[in-house]
Amino acid sequence: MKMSTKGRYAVMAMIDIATHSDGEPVSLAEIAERQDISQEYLEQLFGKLRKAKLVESARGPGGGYRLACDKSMIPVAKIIAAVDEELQFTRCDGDAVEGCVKGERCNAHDLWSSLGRQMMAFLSSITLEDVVEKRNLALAATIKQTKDRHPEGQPA
Amino acid sequence: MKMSTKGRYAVMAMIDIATHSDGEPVSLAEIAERQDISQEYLEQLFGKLRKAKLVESARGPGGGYRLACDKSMIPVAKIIAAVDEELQFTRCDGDAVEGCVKGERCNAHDLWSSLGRQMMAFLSSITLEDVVEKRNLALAATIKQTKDRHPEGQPA
DNA sequence: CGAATAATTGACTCCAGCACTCGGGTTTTC
DNA sequence: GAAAACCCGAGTGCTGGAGTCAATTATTCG
Repeated sequence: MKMSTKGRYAVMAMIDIATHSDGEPVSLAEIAERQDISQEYLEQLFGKLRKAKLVESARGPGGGYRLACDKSMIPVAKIIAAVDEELQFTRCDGDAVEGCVKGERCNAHDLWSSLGRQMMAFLSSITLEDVVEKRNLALAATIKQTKDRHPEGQPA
Repeated sequence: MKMSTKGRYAVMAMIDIATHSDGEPVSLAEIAERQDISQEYLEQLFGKLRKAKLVESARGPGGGYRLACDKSMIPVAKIIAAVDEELQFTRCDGDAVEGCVKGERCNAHDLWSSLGRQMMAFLSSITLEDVVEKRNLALAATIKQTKDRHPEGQPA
């Protein structure tokens, strides 16, 4: 269970822009330097970010990228979705039953589907601004816990 | 962002056992048949599940596996952790700063870390019993939403 | 104008790790 | 002692992620 670097890098780059935006566009070279990501790789990612209308480009000297809208309007989920092929974990996610067993819904279907919704809700609730300001991140473990089962027993 | 089949299969198999347990151990052949997973692959997974003390084995004819403790005591998180190399998404997860930029905490560190905790909280709060009984899965999107920002605008 | 700067595009390579298979064991029951 | 199961370590194919490269177009500035 892991996230691709594409998603990670894209978010880092967007944060970078949001942080260093003083009206002027930010060039990929700057971002590459600050975030320690190869510029060529960034080019790939920003192609997608632009198509997703999350950034606007300005060519020529002094050019670069700037956010297409205010950072408070950009949920992290959109950044990741723009860049990452599949945000879903399992084929069980949507309505599709293809990934399931023998054409039927597998016994864990609801679990995965629920997990997917859970994550989407989280990533959608957090905007770029939140991350920059480091707000709303702490509320994390606020899910209604179902109680204190599984008492952390048996050590290896 | 995706989960490996290892984790998925392991959960499916555990559900299978929990569902068909009438005291007698359940053989891998049965599980393989019902869940449509190759028996050889299952053997691999159950090796790990056994080491993690989640199942007990019985050898010889009539043998198989049974849950090491009651299904209400087994959170899904443990099953996945037992079988999956890395449950973490990013190297930013724990305290380690290795994955971050130039030896410092990257600008998105708190985000990933928070996301990780979020998921762990979810998967830890749901037991095998819950999944079998299809309980507590619906409560998913119960995180405190930070409000109704990002108004779903711009269509592709 | 022309040179420098930067985005834009697309094709291409490399390789780790996943998903599985295979072939042998060993233990237990009947 | 034969069959039914678990047990275990190697080995394999290949997809997709991660990153590179080269060539092009657009823009600005002197």
